[in-house]
Amino acid sequence: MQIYGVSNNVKKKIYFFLPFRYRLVSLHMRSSEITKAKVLKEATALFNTKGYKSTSLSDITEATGLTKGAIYRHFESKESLEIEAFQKMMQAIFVTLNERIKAENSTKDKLFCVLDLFKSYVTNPFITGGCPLLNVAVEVDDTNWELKQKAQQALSVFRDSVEKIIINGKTHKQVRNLVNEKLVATVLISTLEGGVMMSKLQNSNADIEIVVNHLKNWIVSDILL
Amino acid sequence: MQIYGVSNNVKKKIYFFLPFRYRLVSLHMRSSEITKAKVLKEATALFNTKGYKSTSLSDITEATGLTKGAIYRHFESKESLEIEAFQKMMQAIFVTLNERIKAENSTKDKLFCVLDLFKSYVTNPFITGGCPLLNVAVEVDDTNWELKQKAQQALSVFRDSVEKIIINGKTHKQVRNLVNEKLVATVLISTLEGGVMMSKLQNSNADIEIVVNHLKNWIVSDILL
DNA sequence: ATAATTTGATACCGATTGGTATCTTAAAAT
DNA sequence: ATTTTAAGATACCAATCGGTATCAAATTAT
Repeated sequence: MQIYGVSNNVKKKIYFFLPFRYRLVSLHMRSSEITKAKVLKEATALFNTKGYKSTSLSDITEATGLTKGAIYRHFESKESLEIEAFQKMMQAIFVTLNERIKAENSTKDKLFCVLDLFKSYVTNPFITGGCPLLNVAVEVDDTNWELKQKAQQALSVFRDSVEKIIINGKTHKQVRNLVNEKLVATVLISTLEGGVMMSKLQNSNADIEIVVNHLKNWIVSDILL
Repeated sequence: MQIYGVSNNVKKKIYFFLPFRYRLVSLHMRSSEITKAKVLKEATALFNTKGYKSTSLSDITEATGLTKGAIYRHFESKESLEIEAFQKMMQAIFVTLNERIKAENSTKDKLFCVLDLFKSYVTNPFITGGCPLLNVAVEVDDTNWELKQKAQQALSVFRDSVEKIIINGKTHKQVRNLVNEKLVATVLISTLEGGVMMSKLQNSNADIEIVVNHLKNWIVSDILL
């Protein structure tokens, strides 16, 4: 009856033949958690490419090989699945971005991490469909209140990250004192989001690369000491 | 049978009591043209706020007071209505933008027209829902091939307008010769679109104003002679 | 004024939407 | 190994989706 390959007798067989590191992943995860993760993964990709409203539950059942019954066991509604998927995407992005920022020492390299993240939306899409924040911000209206709220929060996190880099840069004498961190954050993010939009529309890396290069020059010549 | 108020006996009454200038509008327009214009107007507003896919035909019938039969008399499909509505919006925008650009003499003021247009998407929305190009660019994927194509063309028109201003500025010794017009166009448009996105998400004019001010400073200090 | 044509309302179509109740089966706890 | 619990497949639901055939009424042409 169960179609999903890891849930019945087949599971043990797979365990037996798979390398240890893969077994680890499955062993500490209960099978229901595997299912939920799979739904989130596929839904995430679909929402970010087709759009949230335009992705139907049958799109998700098709992509996961699961049935509606299985999905509604883990998510109380399509809306809550949308929200969880968006949150999961943004959290993953923020975690890796923070890691990269912390790994760099100079203000310049920290800021460049942010630029490279947006560039990677287009050039090296670890997530298909471009920037999840941009996609949600444009799709959402006042009828999707909760999702809009989450997008607002995500934008704040982005902005705060950039502002924090600038402020720290000032205390470490790497950023000019006259620089307005809020302005820098706003200009950086808006330019990058616009660049992602243009590149995605044109199916080309050209625009995001132009934009990132320009911002790097701007940072070096107008922001840094 | 006809509900739409200008189509039956009521029409004559309205004509009789309305000032001449309003009669003119109705007189040179056939009633079917009035209907089609009404559908386009309402559909335009709905598409640009709720999204194209998320706007149903019943949303449009509700907004217009017409029936599906009436709508499908003028548009062969919902998709073609989407395309016509988008084209109509963009054409209106380009016409007014060109008028304003032509009305200005200096390169600076011509460029500022572009900035003010994007600012007006948020601060003085002659069209509700933000920038139609941004909205379509983000919503559309490869399944909406024709609409995507139209959005690509619209972006090209925007880009060409800006580049033309820069090139003319060079010949009139108002723009530095080293300035790369393609870069300027790309950076301006991406920053403005991102600013519109951020302001719309935050329900605030702050971001677009920061962005426009910054771009004005950039133009004055780095682009113009 | 009459005839020809266009317009738009009505009533329908099959397909698909998000969502749910049920029941078997698989996993977890004992 | 057996019981208990939870997961997931099936089959359904009403509502809505885009789209169409039909026909009366309104507009246009004569």
